[in-house]
Amino acid sequence: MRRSNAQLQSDRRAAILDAAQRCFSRDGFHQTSVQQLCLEAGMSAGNLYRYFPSKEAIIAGFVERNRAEAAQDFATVGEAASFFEGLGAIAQRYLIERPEEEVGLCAEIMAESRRNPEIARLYQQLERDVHALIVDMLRRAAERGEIARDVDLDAAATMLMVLADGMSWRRAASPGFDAKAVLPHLMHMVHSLLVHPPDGLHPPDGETRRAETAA
Amino acid sequence: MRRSNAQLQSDRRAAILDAAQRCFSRDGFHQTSVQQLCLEAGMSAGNLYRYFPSKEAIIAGFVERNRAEAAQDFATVGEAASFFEGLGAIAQRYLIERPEEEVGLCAEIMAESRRNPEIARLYQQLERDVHALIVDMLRRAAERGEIARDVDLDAAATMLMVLADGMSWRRAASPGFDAKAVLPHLMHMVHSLLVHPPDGLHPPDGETRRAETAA
DNA sequence: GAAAATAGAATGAACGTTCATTCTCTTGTA
DNA sequence: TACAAGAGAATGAACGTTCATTCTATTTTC
Repeated sequence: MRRSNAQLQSDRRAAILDAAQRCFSRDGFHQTSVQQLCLEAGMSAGNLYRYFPSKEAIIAGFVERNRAEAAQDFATVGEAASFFEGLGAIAQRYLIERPEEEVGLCAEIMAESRRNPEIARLYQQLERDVHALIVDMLRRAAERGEIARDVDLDAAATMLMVLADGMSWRRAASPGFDAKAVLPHLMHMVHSLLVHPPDGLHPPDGETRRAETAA
Repeated sequence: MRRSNAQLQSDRRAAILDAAQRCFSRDGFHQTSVQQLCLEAGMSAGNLYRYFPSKEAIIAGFVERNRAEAAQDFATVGEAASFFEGLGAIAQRYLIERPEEEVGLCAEIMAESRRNPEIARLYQQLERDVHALIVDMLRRAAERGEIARDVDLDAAATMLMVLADGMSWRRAASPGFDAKAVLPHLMHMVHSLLVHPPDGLHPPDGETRRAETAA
């Protein structure tokens, strides 16, 4: 008697997600029809529904896959020799080298999470995970003296995520954006955030120090 | 013979855009049906089509309205006494006080511009306009000596937009995000970007200067 | 009373999903 | 080894619904 093949199931699910990534990133979730998706995946509609209970479940499938990948990336890349070296590698990987398609899909997920509660739940969990990973990374760096000891770890991690989001969006939305060119400026800002952080919570002494120091 | 009432036309268009803003921000472009839109606007479908030739034209209508508003905001707020004061006011206005609904709509527009060529065209024009306004603002500040004279105006303006995008997205996507709390950190980074910019284009001297200075 | 303004039913295409059916493989039995 | 039984894998047409848009009739306003 024939038995259910677990490997095949998993392969098919992955293949569907791959096809969906191409479709969704190109056309968006709600403008991609299930028929288009089937065409891209080389599979009939009926069969596709054997692997995912609904179109929405495919969307949710991404967020979970992305989470697994992000966690692994941080774990491996975070093992660099020095903190800023590791950070640079992550930046290179996530802000420069990540393919257009993934950036687009990420944009799509974020937009979707604003209105779909299930996606929102998954996406926010991913965010919390990434935030925790960054805080850990910063804590280790602070303990080793590579960044200031009085850095507000939580706020700093949030700022790094703000920067990453901003870079992603610029890449996704404006074709002329040269991520590589602005990266040094970004790293400069990050450096000042982590190595020379603002004292306490009051804003930096904007008016007193003037531009004479540079030039 | 009765003549078409231009004022009424303009009012109706504005009312439709207002209703659409609520709908689109809540449900997204493609999950908002024309019927829902009519309900929200208190208007029949047939009548709505007298004011916009298609649903897509309504989406496009936003980007143009936003552009007009952004330009005006920059023009008026940019007239502050000092540069950092003006920048703070813009940040307060755009990153903290902007209503959730507008942030959501902006997210929607950005996502849509990735795949709809007409929206992309309009959105990228808006971006270029804003970029030019920021560069002007920075140039005036550099001339007055409020920021370093050797700042790469173009890259700095781009970085400010990256930061703004990042903040907007964090607001839109994660409900626990406290924009007000991270703003001082952001301003600190901006200060270092503009007042103590990186020398030339090589990355900051990450490893040499250590955290001993702070603590 | 004529045209602008509005309403609401009508239209056909496209959607996500289901279902009866067929194909393909594994396995128990002779 | 040969083969039929049986179940997983896959198909693609069909379903009811919803969509953006158009058409026709009615009301309002000058």
